[in-house]
Amino acid sequence: MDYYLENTRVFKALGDPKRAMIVDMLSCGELCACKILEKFEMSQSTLSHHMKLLCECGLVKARAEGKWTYYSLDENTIDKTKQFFCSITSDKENCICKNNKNNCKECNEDE
Amino acid sequence: MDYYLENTRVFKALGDPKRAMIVDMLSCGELCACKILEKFEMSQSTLSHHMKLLCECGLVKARAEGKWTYYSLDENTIDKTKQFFCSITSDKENCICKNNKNNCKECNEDE
DNA sequence: ACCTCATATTGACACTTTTCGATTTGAGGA
DNA sequence: TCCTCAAATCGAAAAGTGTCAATATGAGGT
Repeated sequence: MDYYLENTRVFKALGDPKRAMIVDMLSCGELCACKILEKFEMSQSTLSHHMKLLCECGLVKARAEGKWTYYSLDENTIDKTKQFFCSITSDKENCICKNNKNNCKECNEDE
Repeated sequence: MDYYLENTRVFKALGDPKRAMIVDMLSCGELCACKILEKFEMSQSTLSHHMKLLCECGLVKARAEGKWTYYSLDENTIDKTKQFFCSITSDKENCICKNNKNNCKECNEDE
């Protein structure tokens, strides 16, 4: 159950369209909060709250530099989450994620 | 934005650990509601509510047969969601989902 | 026609989430 | 030291979610 709880936190974070858009923006590289804010009609405190959620689930990393905070995706969490998604949606006895019959890189790498 | 809204509905549904467990159970094959209920400490009405959410986002299909309702995963939605997840977490200018440099089946099939 | 069983719906409650404006923190420049 | 600016935190309001007991629906068997 803890296994599910930990992984579903990422899905919960991605369950909001605005947060999914933020992740999409970050997928092309690190951005500071103010650059993200420019793209949305949302108050600064609301964005800060969304970024906190994205960081807490492990999907996003924050890096402080002077007055600014730069955000970027955490590839490790992304890989883990892809694997989790593949796992819960694939047959366990004849699992495409285990017997290598498919060629999904994400499902097969890392343990 | 509608693009994000539609796809994030699936993540929202998977954002609950119990619903993720239900999906995991269904990945090994079709099950009727009573079989799912056996595995959880949850009232019948609560399960019914969770199944409704899973169906509404397209992840699960319901099939009525006599008194029973059988649930199964919708592979189409699963594929679409994997693709969406790959898309929002990959660099768009040099995207692993577009230039086929990786071998993720899910990312490359379907348009 | 009636009863039973599986499932869905309703209504209610506590809890969580989203959002904002206001305030605080903390770094850098004048 | 003081001001400014970026970001975080606080407090509050509104909306949404998870849960249950009770009730409704609807199929099959007697």
